[in-house]
Amino acid sequence: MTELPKAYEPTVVEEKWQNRWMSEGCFHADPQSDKPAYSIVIPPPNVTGVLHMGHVLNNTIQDILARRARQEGKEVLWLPGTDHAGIATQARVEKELAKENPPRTRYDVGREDFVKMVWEWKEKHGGIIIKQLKKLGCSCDWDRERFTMDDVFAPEVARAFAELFKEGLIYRGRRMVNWDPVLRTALSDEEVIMTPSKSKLYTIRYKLADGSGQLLVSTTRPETIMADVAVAVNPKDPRFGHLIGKTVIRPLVETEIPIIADDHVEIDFGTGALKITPAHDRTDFEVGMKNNLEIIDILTADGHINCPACPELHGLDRFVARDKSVELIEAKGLLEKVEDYENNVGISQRSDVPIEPRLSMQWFLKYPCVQEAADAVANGDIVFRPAHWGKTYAHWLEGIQDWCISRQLWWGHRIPVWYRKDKAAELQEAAKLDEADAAAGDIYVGVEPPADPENWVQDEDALDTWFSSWLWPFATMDDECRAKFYPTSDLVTGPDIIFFWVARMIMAGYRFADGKKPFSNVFFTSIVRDLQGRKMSKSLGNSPDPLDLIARYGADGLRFGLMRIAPTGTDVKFDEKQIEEGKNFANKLYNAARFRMMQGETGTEAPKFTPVHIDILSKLKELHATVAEALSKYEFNTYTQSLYTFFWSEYCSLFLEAVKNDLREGEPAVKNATLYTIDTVLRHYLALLAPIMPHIAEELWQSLGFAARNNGLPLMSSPLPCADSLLAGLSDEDIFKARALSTALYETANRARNLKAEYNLATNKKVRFVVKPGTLPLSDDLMARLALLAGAQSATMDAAYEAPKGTPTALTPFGELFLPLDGLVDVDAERSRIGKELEKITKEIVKSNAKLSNASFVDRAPAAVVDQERARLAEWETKKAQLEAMMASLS
RNA sequence: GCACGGGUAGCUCAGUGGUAGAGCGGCUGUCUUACACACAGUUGGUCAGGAGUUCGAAUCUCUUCUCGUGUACCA
Repeated sequence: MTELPKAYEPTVVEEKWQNRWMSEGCFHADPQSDKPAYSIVIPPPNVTGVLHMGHVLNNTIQDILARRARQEGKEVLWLPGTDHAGIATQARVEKELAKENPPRTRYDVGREDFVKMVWEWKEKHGGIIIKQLKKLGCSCDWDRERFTMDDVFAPEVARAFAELFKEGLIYRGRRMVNWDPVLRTALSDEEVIMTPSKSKLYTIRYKLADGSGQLLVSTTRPETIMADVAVAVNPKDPRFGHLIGKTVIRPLVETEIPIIADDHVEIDFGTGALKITPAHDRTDFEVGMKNNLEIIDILTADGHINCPACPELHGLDRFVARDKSVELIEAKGLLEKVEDYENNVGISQRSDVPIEPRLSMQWFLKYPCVQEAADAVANGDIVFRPAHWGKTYAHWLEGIQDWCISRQLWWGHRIPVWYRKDKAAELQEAAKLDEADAAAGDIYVGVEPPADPENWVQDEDALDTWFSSWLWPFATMDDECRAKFYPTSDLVTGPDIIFFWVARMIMAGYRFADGKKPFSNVFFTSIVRDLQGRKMSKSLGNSPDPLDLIARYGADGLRFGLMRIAPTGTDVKFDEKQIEEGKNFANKLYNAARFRMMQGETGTEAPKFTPVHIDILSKLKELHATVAEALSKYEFNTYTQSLYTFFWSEYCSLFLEAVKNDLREGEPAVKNATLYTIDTVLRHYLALLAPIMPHIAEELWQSLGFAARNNGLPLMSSPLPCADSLLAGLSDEDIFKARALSTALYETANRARNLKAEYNLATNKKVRFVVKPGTLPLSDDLMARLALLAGAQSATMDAAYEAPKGTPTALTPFGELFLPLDGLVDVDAERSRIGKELEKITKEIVKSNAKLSNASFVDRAPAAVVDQERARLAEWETKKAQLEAMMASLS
């Protein structure tokens, strides 16, 4: 007998197999293979990132898909890598600089040296997450790991830029953008989060220049009054028609500004008059352009007031200046009122501060292939799961705006545009630059720097990180790889990046990869929340550390526990209890295998199968089908749940408990059948389990000797055992009969246990049962198993049994079941028990009768349903008669 | 405002027209020779409220409430 510890210890086992798989190249994808291809590209985590629960969910799903595809005989590429994450990574290194003594900024270091420092940081600390993904057991082809700024990827980014520029889709212009005053860079619309905020609405008196009165103007931003160039009213507003064309005095840095008419002003809102500040508001900018108004910019890049004409405010932070400006206005007696007000403020996703609408010179992209991208999802060429994300996607594409792709950062892909040195200053200020300027030879756009670099100056800006990520599915592959594995099969990602990444990848795919879609299916995962339903975040401290969870529960336990509760289509509330269950399940598996190992080899006699053997093998066959269907429909919780129920309930609690005696004292032929069945179930089951719990499946596969029987092939590299071979020699009728008998056995055993419990007999109390058989063909085999399952000394058939008065009994599928207690029954307690049961049954009978006497039910419901109801009623009535007889026998 | 997704047992979730389910938790027993990370039993639900369709509704329709997400915005 093998001596093994009683509890499963995942840590050592998991690391062992991760190393073995990698050293044996099990994850390697061969582009030369004849097998059909299956491919996934990982959503590249930030190179600064550490593993969080979202990654665990996401990558476990990908791993399940990849491992299952390998078992199905496909050549699998799961391509890993990391994203350079411009802002996050640059900020990370800037933080290090700030910690120095004396503290430094990137400007102190200079661009070239700073970028060098970031690379050094990346080499040293970056990519921790890759190691963490390995600990989770991810079967990525690690030899193909890519980085969005590596030598293979970076040129593709520049090439994409150059092509789109040439096509006229990329241009440079001075436009209103979302400006982050902390990071001092432009951001895309997607990086701005509109957040309801409590603020104040100030109503201010703008005096008419001719002294004939005043105009009340409401604003939330009094600190920008110095930049007002007009006040606008709606031309249809009867209150103000006569004022249009007059002028008012701007309350700060006093000067006359015109009252203009513009449809944009809502008559009903506030006072009906709107101050126009083109430099600091998007819609005001448009109004300004329409009316040819001046643009007065009074904010610096880092959000301070730049207005020497107003010395009280000049140099102040924008929020300090807000309060101060109100004081100034109040001092002038121009403040009408202040009200609490809730409005939406755009907050920078990156730095968490309110963004500033700011006029600046940036690069923009008109998205390519928008129509193809929209059609692909609409017509099912690319399938979204859950499908409702298609609506969100379509809606975004409909209202799509040009993408601001330039960032005032140093870490990232520098914009591959060079200006002719002698005209550089002039070109930098040009209102618009596009392919015409390149044709004229004034600017150069290309993957390689110009041949005579001394005559050129490169653009200072870097590209938005997503401008590289959108190329990920194909730019990560070389030609050979692409020929085999592109388009990829599945993409697994969170719905939070549907616009940032998914939509843009689809467009890039059609534009750059021979018009081919980048993937066929997109599976949007749930978002992992805490038990209060809050998103997990560092600042809330509600995000458990997956590595800690792995240390305590094992990677398999974590994977299984999380997948079991991850619903499709909604968010998942994370509960550590679930992970504990995953670990417990691993322990259950381990012990079930250990049990097998204690039994020794199968003998040579021809196995003799009994109903319970056939039953479990048939359920195993069903499990094959359930798993296949669940995975093909991406229903991972169904997959996980069916694995759990089969093993714990069907196999361990029912089957194993029913056959234990075969192993101890059964006749050799039955013992062989049992050992054969156990081995078959375990072998198939471990293969079905392997995609989600790869480590323990592999470990048990080895220790149970399945690998040895298969030329030492690890489970990882073995094809899925064929379900058709199960029960090959048996007819459907044989199987049906065996299952019916087994079901009856298990149900009878339950009743028997209930009886024992009702009479307060301990589970292990060795009682005897007598069965007065009904219609089922019972056998000694079944009776022996019943005794074992019910924890009884014996269970015997006796058609002529005369139960002593008051003998506990129950109606079972086997017939009448008696538990002779030799006069130990408390008659009163028994009577009350039976009374309660009778009450319950009578209610059911009344309900059932009512239903069956309803003519419309009998006429219109399907016959099968009506028959079912009749059978049910008959059963209740038999039981009732029996209970009444028992009751009578008690008195 | 508009759109989408939820609301089922104390908790986390299954369940898309035919007797309301699982796991955990609670409560009772049991260290029964694979597993106390276990076993056996048991307790928990007007399926958010209302109306409708139907012989029959957790399930389909409408509506209200409520939570969440996305999106558009007027200072």
